[in-house]
Amino acid sequence: MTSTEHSSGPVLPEGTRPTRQRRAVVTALHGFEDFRSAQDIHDLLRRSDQNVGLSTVYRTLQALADAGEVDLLRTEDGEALYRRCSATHHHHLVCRSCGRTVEVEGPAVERWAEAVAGRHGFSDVSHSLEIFGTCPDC
Amino acid sequence: MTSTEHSSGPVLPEGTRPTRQRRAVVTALHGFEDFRSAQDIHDLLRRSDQNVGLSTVYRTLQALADAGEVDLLRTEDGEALYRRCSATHHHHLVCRSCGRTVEVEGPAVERWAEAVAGRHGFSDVSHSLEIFGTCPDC
DNA sequence: CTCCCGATGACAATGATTGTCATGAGACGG
DNA sequence: CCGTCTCATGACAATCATTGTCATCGGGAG
Repeated sequence: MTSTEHSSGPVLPEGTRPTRQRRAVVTALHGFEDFRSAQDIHDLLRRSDQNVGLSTVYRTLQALADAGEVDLLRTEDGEALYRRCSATHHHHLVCRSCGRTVEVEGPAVERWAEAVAGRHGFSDVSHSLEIFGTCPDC
Repeated sequence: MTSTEHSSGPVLPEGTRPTRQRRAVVTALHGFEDFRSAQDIHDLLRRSDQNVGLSTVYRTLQALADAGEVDLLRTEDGEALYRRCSATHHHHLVCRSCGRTVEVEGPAVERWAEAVAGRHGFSDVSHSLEIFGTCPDC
């Protein structure tokens, strides 16, 4: 999809109640550009007097990730990090030292992954792709 | 494939002592094709009467991964999996339920990643790409 | 307004991974 | 072969992100 509007940010998934807590998490996601852990976001909320239980933060972030409303990536030591993202499917170019992140798209890669998986009879295909490097400022 | 010999398998990193335990881990890595967790490998050794402490298994696998002697990947829920790997750069198509793994190559993807990174001024580029799906047998 | 059912949160539980530290065993000079 | 020095080991505890539990809460349909 080549739509031009993709900066509305994360939205609560359908069929869920727009509670104070979920709104708070969604709002918090607008406060930063880089990837943060669930615990970071929990602290963030706590500091801005938004009291949201840690479990709820985890549940909300998972729901958002499942709905494709936020990006989820794993650090090298397996910790889950979240970040608001544009609506289209994309990957990330991440700076190893400063964490700066650039969203990149690669329709050809998507097709390639699908094709490779299909060729081997795999179904229900997903993929993860991150590019790491050192950004010009570092 | 530019190299015909790539089955020598993992080798103990330089500067480490070739102890019975480390040799056992390295040998165990030859016993399977798919990705296994450190705990799986620990069980494997235990069943073949090779008693190696769990900490040692973890330490050895980490050392091997650091030295590039084994592939390390993270499942979608963050668990670390290890596997001996061929010498050439490649990616993996992994079955979500049985763990069956197919090594795949994608020269085009490599070039794409390099190009994208370069376009944004990033240097010292690496990338991670895994494809997940359900294999025909599952 | 009331009731129902999903949502919440304090807390416990899980589970992979890492730290600790006393003991064990390679390597090497003598 | 022997002592010794140092790194490696392993049983165990500790950590820490994440998930489960369950009594309670509150959104919103009727």
